[in-house]
Amino acid sequence: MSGTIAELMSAQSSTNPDERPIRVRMAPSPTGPLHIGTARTSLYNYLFARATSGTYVLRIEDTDLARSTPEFEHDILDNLHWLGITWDEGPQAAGGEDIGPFGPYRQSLRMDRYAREADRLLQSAAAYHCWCTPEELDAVRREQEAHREPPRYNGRCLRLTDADRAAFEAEGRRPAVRFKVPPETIRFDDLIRGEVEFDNGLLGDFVIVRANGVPVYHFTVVVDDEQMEISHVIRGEDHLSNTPRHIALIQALDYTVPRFGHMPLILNPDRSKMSKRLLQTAIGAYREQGYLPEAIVNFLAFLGWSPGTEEEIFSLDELAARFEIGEVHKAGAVFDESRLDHLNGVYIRSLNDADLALRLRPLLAEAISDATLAGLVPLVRERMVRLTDAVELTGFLAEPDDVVAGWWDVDDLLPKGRDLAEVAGALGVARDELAACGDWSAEELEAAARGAAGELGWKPGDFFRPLRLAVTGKAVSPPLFGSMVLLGRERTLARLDAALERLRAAAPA
RNA sequence: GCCCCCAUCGUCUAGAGGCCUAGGACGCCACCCUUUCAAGGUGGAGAUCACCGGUUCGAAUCCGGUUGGGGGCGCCA
Repeated sequence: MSGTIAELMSAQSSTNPDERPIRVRMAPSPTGPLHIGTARTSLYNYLFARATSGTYVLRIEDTDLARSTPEFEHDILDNLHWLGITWDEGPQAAGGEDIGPFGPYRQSLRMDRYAREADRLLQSAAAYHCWCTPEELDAVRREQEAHREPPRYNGRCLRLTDADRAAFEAEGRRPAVRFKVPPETIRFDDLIRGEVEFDNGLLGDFVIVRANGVPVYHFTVVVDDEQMEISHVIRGEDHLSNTPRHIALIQALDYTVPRFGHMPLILNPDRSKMSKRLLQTAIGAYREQGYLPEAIVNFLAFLGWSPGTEEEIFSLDELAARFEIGEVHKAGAVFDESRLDHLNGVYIRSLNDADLALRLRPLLAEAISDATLAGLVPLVRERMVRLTDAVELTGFLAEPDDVVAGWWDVDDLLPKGRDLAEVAGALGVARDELAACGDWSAEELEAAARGAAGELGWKPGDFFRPLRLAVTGKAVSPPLFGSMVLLGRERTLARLDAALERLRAAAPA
């Protein structure tokens, strides 16, 4: 049954057409900070590269000179590193040197290549000069829309005479270069979507080099992917419809067609394409708010992929070991912030004391010493969704006594059914019992407070309420006695005394 | 308007013809634990698998259509 073997071989070769080594790339554009969507595309490419022992290339797509900035480039590379995503070729740091044999990895430094390849197309008449102005194109487009026709280039400059061309040149117009799209059916086998078919006869000829000489994205990707020997192009679904024009370009240039894989989009809660309007999209913003890179990676990985089991906590390494491009979903996935929050909490709780202290340190006031921080960690760990939650939780330690006292009102001290005098009495007893403790430890303080509550016939919860307010300034706080230990004997008693004074002043004589 | 893609609880998902009276997780509700809040534990509500037709002894799973949603149609990337 040689047919079976032949089928098997053709199936394999369709996965990896010419046995080229696997090389993937991410190609961010430094026209904004690292976006959630770019981060996920980068992650999937990274996972694919690691799962297949391929090479991962980073290329900076900075042909939009006006909007690209070094700051954005820095944000992108820095946050990618922060997420734990590394690459084998390309600039390792913003403005830093490239690594790898296919450089430069920055499109602004590759202009001569684009010009050369555009000339080849011009020479073979696969492309032509176009003198239409943006205004003229706009007018045509509006006309087409009015007639309910698909908006596409009308091919005017394809039919120009030499005299026309000379006239435009005489006017001082500079031509753009337009690719003449062959009217063919383009078919390809998408890694994620399977067979996809487009009719390029429906496409208008598109610009590949602007009148100012700067090449356009559709052209630069194709040239760069060929010259960097990219074997698999994994990108967002928004590029699916662009793929047939890329393939047409690849064929006209006599390049090798890579395998394509189009990932589902990340969606707003209303299921439209993720946007800054409805969602926070900058990775840096999540970082600043105290999301852990581990949680973001885990969350992003599951937005459009699942290992097929019920496990859901995975490190980057574990993801790389499990990842399978064919398992990636086709449907878009809504970005659910409450799920990210949950995962972040899980990761925070999994951190050991030293690690959590290290991550909290830069967020907390200097008034909180390293020793205090060490004691704080076990008290706050289970109470945080984001690292920045620790700021609120530890405010009672960072702020001076009078500020903390300003956080509450005398009325807040009263548990249900107790009046001012009762509370003043109870607080007084508690203060004295605590002061009498020989050892200022959470265990001893708790025993003393519970003893006092019992003797007075108070429920512990009610009894602790005014204490908590007086010491931490809030009705909700980390565990009370641990908090007292960290505050220290002196400051705790001072706050209790101050509270007593306020109570007595407010109580009717 | 044209082209393309998609469709399981509110959300992320499991499911590749019988194991599904559709499983897990987030969120929500209740209870337990408890010094507050969390965390943790237990339980609950929540999906006629978009709809309609096929194929089949049998369909969430295969096929066709419909509807709905999304993406693309730039001298943006």
